[in-house]
Amino acid sequence: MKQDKRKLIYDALEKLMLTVPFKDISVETIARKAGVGKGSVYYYFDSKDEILDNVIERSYRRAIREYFDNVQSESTALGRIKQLFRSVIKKDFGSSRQNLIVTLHLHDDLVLHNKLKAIAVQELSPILTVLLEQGMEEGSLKTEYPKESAEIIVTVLSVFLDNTMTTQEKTSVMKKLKIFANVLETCLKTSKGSFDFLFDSIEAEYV
Amino acid sequence: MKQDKRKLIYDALEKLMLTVPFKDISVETIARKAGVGKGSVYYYFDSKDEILDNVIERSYRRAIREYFDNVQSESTALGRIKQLFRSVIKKDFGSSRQNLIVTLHLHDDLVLHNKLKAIAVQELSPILTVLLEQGMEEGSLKTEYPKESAEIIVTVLSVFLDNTMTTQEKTSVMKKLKIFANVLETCLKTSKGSFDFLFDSIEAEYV
DNA sequence: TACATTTTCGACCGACAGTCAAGTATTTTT
DNA sequence: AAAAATACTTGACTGTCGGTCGAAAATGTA
Repeated sequence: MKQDKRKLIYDALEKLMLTVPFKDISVETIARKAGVGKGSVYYYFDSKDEILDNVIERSYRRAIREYFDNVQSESTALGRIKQLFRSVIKKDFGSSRQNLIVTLHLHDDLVLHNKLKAIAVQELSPILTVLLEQGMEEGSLKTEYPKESAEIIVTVLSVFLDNTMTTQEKTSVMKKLKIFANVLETCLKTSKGSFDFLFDSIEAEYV
Repeated sequence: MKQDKRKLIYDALEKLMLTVPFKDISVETIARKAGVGKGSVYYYFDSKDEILDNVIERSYRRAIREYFDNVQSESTALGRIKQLFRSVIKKDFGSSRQNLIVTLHLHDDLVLHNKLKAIAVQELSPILTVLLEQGMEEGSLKTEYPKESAEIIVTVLSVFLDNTMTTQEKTSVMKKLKIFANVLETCLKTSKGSFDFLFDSIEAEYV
């Protein structure tokens, strides 16, 4: 079946990316790892980038599934936002399957980071938009444009994860996260400390 | 003299980039335009990217010079921040020499955008840091960490300029700029409307 | 079996960043 | 002024890699 072969190929890329950055993996290598010829790769995908898209989209879909599996434990919008964030950055999911998103953000690879950001916005911001709207109904937060706010939040966090984490000193990173948590609070007019989970989680996982 | 030849080469690249995106310009082409052999390019630069760095750094230095030439007309920190921002995004400088920064942000080129962001942070955030500190002394704004705040502001604006402008609809862009101006106001605790110049300027120049 | 369609494959192509050896020009040394 | 050393110039060449292509094998269909 056509889907199976496609899966074979992006599974191979995913495995390779656990140890080698995308930019250093050739299509030839992906093909060999998948046990098919290079030509077949191009039979199932239009470009090398399209294979990567599949890997990243699946990672986000896994994180999102993890989120929906746990969301009922939180009833407030803020609690759910926290849950969503946790699902995205936690190191692994239940079955000890590691969360690629975290790993990939540590790679040194422009194309990859750009895709991570684009796909994060595409996959996460609709969910966050709904949560912001829920928060407005609850009265726990306020924003004029939930859709745009959600996109901004996801974009900025994504940029944070790649650019800031890898190259800068811990203290600077923590200061920036504090600023960002503060920005969210004041802008969404939530109660003080609502977004402290941001730097708590990141400190625990990364720093 | 060694500096002259280097200049010859990145001048050539700059001219080419007015019409062709960096990623579509080969080192061979740069060499031809500069009137030297390809080997010479690699005698004066270690890599193709290093030539680009020079072009972008010079663009920012020009914008910064423009800023310092005009800064005395504004005495308040907020006025100067506005001036700095204007200098960076204005379409051209006095002698009708166009501002490359604006042009380059419209290119569709990952590597280029990444460099623009990196060099913007490197060149602009020290200046903005000083202005934030001045604002704190004046009492016109408040921030716990001026250095980190400055970096965040420059980074976010830079991401805005590439990602948002090119791909999205006007209304969405304007909403995001409003949010961002609002974020700055609430976070720096400035008076209402202090950053309206952001979307005024951008609307005038781009949208 | 005969024919059509789908899938597989790796040799090949073109593009391009970067290297290198062999030269030429310029400066320094004697 | 000659010789030696150094600085600069060059384009053919290399290696790599994303993507193409056409021929063949596998599968489906009658």
